[in-house]
Amino acid sequence: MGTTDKSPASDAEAHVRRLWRHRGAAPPSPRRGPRPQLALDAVLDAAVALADAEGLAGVSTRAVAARVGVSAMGLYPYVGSKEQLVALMQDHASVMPAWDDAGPALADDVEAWALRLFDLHVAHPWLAEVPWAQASGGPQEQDWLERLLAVLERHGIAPPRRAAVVTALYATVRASAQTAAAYRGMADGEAAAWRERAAATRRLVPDLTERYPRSTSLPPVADDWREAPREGVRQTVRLLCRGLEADGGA
Amino acid sequence: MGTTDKSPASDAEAHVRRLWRHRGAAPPSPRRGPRPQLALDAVLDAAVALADAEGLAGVSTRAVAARVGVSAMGLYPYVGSKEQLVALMQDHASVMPAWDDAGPALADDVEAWALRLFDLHVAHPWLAEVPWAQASGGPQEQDWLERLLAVLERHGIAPPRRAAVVTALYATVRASAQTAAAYRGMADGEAAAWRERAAATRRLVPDLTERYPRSTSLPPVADDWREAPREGVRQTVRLLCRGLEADGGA
DNA sequence: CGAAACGCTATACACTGTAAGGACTATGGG
DNA sequence: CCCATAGTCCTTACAGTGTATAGCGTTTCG
Repeated sequence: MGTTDKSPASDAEAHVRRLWRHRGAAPPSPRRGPRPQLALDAVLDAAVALADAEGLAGVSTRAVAARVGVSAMGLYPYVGSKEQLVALMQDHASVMPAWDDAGPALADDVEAWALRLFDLHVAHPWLAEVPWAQASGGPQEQDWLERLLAVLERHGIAPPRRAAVVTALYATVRASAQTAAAYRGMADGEAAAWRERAAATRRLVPDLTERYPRSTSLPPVADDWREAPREGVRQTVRLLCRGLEADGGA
Repeated sequence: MGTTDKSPASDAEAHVRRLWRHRGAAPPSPRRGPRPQLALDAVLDAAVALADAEGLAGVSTRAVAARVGVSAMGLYPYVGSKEQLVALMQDHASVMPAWDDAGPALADDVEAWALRLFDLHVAHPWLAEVPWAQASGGPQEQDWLERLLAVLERHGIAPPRRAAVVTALYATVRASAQTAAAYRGMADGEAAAWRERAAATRRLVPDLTERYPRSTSLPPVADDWREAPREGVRQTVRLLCRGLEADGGA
């Protein structure tokens, strides 16, 4: 019987082997047939570069195939499918840098983690485009999570209280990174369209400022707007940590 | 000269008119040509029902056109474009329910807001699929924001401290709703694929539990997992509010 | 040395959003 | 009143997507 069937089981297994190929899992393809003319890391480099430049929408199988000098279908032995490709891209782009913490204050350690994750998402804005639910499940993602859990543990946060903090932190970092990316793209015509809509709304809805006094009078993007999302992450971290320290263990 | 050009300005204007059609903005199309055989609200009802059933990916122009008994292109006079269609859908599905707050505790009022927004996102899981940055800009969205800001104001949270809380709350609610939706879809074959991947990872990466002791020993989804995301939202709200009350005004 | 498994290409299919052009219809200005 | 105009709605068509399939050529195993 053929050992290379396309059963969902072996498909999932091949994907996991590729994901964890640098952490002790052997990549698939038991030596047979012609030598692969590409390396998976090269493919992912190309795909990530493409996503950095044009967003996730610019990553089509044909586009990255062309970039590595291969026809569209030639990619499939390397990445399995489009969905698995973006999972591999996520992991490939999510390498966790090294830094010291073990400081006395919880807030400082959490802030260090959060700001580094934020910077990663700003460097690769498409990371926040891929839905929260379908995380890659790869090693780098696991590194980040484990690191945060270690910080919480070291500062004596009880296990049942950790989940909420983890969710809040990931969610806030991702959302802030997305607005930062939106700010960054404000030079394009995209900004003009946005301003156009805002102006039209004010023009066409007469009682807008009376009906929404608070939301329409929000600071209309101050001078330091480029740094605002990053600063927002810092504030949220401090808020959360202050909340954690406010009660002993409820 | 023709007044109905496709200039970006009038395109944006038509879109805003449609978005705010129930709040004093006149919808486009000054009486000319044959009477429209559809109502925009009917179109949006169909589109929202489709998204509820099959997710945002199931919403194609042809699919919703077929559902309202019209050819694919027949939709365009009503919705403008696909992007504008999903903006209209967002707003159409985001009607804010009525409830009383004005309680003495900040946490209770914020929790009421957050849980209602959470329930909305659980009822329409695709709401969390549409990227954070491209909010609809519609009236219902504005309602939600204004309401939260009113709560914060009434409890004396200073304006510069509001932005971070707002971001954290929206982000957490959306993320929690997405995991809730993922749990909900756990009966399908999607769950089997997920379990398959997890099993493969444990099998193929030998030192997984030693390398990631904390993240691999997380509670493997307890009995009350259906309610876990909602409970997580409540915990996060209390955490944030405790943090807000812990300092007078830093 | 076959033969089976693989890398890679080319072709093809179903599906997407929407541009283009035509048939028909109600309305505004003359 | 009449007709140009601005609408709705149709069919057709195009560029682009992910990927199934078939074939060719190459490498390694039995």
